[in-house]
Amino acid sequence: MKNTLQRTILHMDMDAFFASVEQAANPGLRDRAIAIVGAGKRTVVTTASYEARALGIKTGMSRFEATKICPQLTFVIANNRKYTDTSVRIMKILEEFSPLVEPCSVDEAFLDITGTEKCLGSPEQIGRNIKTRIKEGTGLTASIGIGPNKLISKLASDIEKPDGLVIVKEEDVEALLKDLPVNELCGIGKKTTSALSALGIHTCADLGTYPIGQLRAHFGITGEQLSLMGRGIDTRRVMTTGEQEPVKSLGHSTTLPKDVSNMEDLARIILQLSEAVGARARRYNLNGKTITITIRFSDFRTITRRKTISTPTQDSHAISKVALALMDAERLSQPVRLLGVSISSLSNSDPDLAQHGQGDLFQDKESRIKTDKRLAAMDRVNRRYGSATITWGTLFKEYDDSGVISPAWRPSGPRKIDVK
DNA sequence: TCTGGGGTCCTAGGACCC
DNA sequence: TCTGGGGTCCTAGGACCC
Repeated sequence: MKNTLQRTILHMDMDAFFASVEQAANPGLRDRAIAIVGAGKRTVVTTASYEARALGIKTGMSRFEATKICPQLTFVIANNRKYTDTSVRIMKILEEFSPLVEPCSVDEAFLDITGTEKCLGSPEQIGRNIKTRIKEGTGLTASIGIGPNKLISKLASDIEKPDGLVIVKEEDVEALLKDLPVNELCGIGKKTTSALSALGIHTCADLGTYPIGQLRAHFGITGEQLSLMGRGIDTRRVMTTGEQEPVKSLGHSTTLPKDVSNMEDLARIILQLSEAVGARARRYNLNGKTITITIRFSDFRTITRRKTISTPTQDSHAISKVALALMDAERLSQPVRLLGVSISSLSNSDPDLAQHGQGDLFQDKESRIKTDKRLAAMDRVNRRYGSATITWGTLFKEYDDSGVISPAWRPSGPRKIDVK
């Protein structure tokens, strides 16, 4: 039935990407337990090599915790440029195999390879060829899953990791899902897993056969989605960068080297974050109507405060003005651990520019504007909090992007965040 | 001397309008 | 002479992903 809708989707997932890049570049790190971390003090493991994983090191662990578990662990400070350059090369390789490539993070992509048999061979052959080309081009291994949709191909790429190649045919989906724990599905996390568990739902088969009305009663719209997932149904298309929905929000946040109570210091950070957000908005010609600040306190309690303004803006000064007002309105009863500024309800006057990241061409003009805005922002905060609060020396010192690049980085478009 | 940073989507309540 | 009610915008928080 519905043969015309039958598709073949391939999911490519690099193995321990950041760690593997480092090991490939530095033979001294090969076969060793290494963890990629940021340069700052309060950093976490972004990627652990397979050797480190075998010793219990996991993504998200603090450096402190990782050292406790594994004193011999080698920490490598992230070299973002290396990872993004490698990512771009990998995505180019994928484009040799299908025009329909959807990069979904710095090290993952979906390919629609439907109907490629005639020129490129069977799905299995394509999978092998992609792995070979990536290995030749970068020295790295990738795991590949192939299935009738995104959900199943993503699942499949995880089955034989690292260096895996797993093909799941439509007729094998049911058997694959039968005893599979629900948390293996992309989109079902910790909370949903325990909520499902409370209903006696543990496997995908449990989920797929559970009365949909009851799922809807418990989870709302998500309940219907969950039911489909339990049955391995997923109708999402593979969308190239150009076809993707425009970006919906854009922001920066930073965990401070140590908790801060001083309002002048916090104001300075807000300014720096606002400038970073404004600069990126201008580069991609996006204007935001809603400005949100995030404050995480020393006890990890996190609040957001937002304000919608009448005229969408990409002006750092305008963004910082609203952000500072939002922060001022809060009674900060505890020291602050993290600050963030973001804009949303985005609009843009030139869709082509925003979509395809051609704003990079305007860098010269950009830096001129940047200087003006910096001056204006400095003036403003100095007026507000007393003169000499901010000087050229102090502005842009604390917020220096010393962290690890977000895995959500994209090769093009507004999510392409500058790296050094 | 615990616990990053970039996002998306959903929910729920209140204001406001007709 | 208690409780209309749908639609839209706004705010805050939380789950989840890489």
